[in-house]
Amino acid sequence: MATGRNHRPATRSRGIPEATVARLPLYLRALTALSERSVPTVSSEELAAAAGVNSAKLRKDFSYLGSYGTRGVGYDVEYLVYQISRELGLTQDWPVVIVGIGNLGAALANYGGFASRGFRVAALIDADPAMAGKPVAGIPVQHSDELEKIISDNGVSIGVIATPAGAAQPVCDRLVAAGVTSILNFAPTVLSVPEGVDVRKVDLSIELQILAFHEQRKAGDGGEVSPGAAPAVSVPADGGAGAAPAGAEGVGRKGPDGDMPAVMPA
Amino acid sequence: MATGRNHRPATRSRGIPEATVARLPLYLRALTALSERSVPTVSSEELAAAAGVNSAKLRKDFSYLGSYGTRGVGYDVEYLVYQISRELGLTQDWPVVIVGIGNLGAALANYGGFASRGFRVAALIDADPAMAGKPVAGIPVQHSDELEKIISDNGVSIGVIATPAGAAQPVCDRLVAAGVTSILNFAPTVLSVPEGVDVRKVDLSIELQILAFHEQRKAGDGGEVSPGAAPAVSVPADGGAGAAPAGAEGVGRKGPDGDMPAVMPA
DNA sequence: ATGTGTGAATCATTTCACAGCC
DNA sequence: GGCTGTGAAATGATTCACACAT
Repeated sequence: MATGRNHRPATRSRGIPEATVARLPLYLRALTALSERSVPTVSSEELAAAAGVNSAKLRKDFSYLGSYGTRGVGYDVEYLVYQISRELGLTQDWPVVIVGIGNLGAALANYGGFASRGFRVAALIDADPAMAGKPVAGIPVQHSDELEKIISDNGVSIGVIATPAGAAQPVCDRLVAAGVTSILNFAPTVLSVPEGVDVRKVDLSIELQILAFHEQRKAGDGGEVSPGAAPAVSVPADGGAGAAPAGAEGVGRKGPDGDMPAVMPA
Repeated sequence: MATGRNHRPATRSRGIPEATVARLPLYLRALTALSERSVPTVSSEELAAAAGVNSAKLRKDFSYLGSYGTRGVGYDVEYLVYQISRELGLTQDWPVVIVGIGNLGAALANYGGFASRGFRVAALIDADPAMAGKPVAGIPVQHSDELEKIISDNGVSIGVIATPAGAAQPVCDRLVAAGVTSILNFAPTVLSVPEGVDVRKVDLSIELQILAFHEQRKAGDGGEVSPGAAPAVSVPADGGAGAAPAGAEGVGRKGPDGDMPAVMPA
């Protein structure tokens, strides 16, 4: 209270909550869609609906960025797009390398969402010599021997690992040694990295297992919940992904001798 | 803790925190690895390290399941594997359908992690007639006209959407109408579903954007650092939990706060 | 009027620290 | 002695509700 005069809202965005950061891309996507339809302004209510969150949360999130918006009116779409992009660091270009060009790596390389934002696929790298030179998504695959040189020549700081689980840690080590400080890991392994390196993990099977848990609950576990069929559990609308740093998962286990699960043959 | 006394560990555990549920697959994976190496018991400390979390959290998590474990000794690996599997609903078989067999859908179909745990790919569905009959991961792709029949014939309750964004909502609607109550969505769209249907989202570009946010922060001080040079990134913000888990990272200095364009709302 | 911005309240999760059992 | 199990404290995130700017 007693805000006194406020010339500068809180330009000093010290420590934006992790949960908020995780939602910014969601807002950005919704805003981009509005922008394409030339919508000039939105209210927190409308934008929240488009992003799948509730308006109070959205307003609180924006307040951490410094509160751009006009009381009684709403938010200027273009301006917000810019502010959020800047906050996320998308006004600059981020060259990324994708290591492990199997189906998943190829899917990532082809994924339009990368290029459309500040990301640029600087190189595709695979350990299989047979892949070398073969173009995927218009980019020739390079052999992993070149990894260090590629990272260094392109000033890459973000790496995506889409290799089989067994190759993930060695690849990670090389990426980090070459200068990469942020890694998006699709392999079902817990990567260990030195201080200062950020790792985010996307694990397909972990998500399915979480769904199975809820699914099981719906089917009624002969206890308290009615064994019927639709005991309204959990609200769907929300983005879900949330801030959960979720971890690795995978479980694979094929042979008794440590054959690893394969995300992709690489 | 609402638990109070505990006579019946298992069935009694209603309301496991969502954050805990999200970590169970992680523990399960670590335990499975131990099981393969025939390790009979583990301490919370060891298991936590393998899963990339801290031991207090792990013990608290297990306490929600009913606390299997022996003081002064640790946890019986096999027993825990079973209990967690059961809690997650993995002791039963979950037929899943994957809709949208592009690179991503193919990667998912080939993903070993599915089959190895209670999940079974019951069918691959694609809207492209040219794909029909073509085998992917040994399973023939079926045309989407068959969607409803497939869901119903196989008793599928979990669906995976790997279609382009534009097709996601219509596919979702059909899945739900046909009886699917849990959806794993890879398309970059907010799906709207009726009450009682669970949706989890995996979004590749959102993860990258979150990384970019943190990456930007690291480059705080004197401008861009050339990766080729000296990465010497710094100050450990907090020793914290051993093996760096994904997620929060030390903040460090406030980054740039540019105010480039002069676009202003109102 | 209208809808943002934000303290304060509520709810969830993590961490601490130690009692209790092996 | 060692290690689990768990109240209690601390921290973090969400929701409420309303003052206030436009």
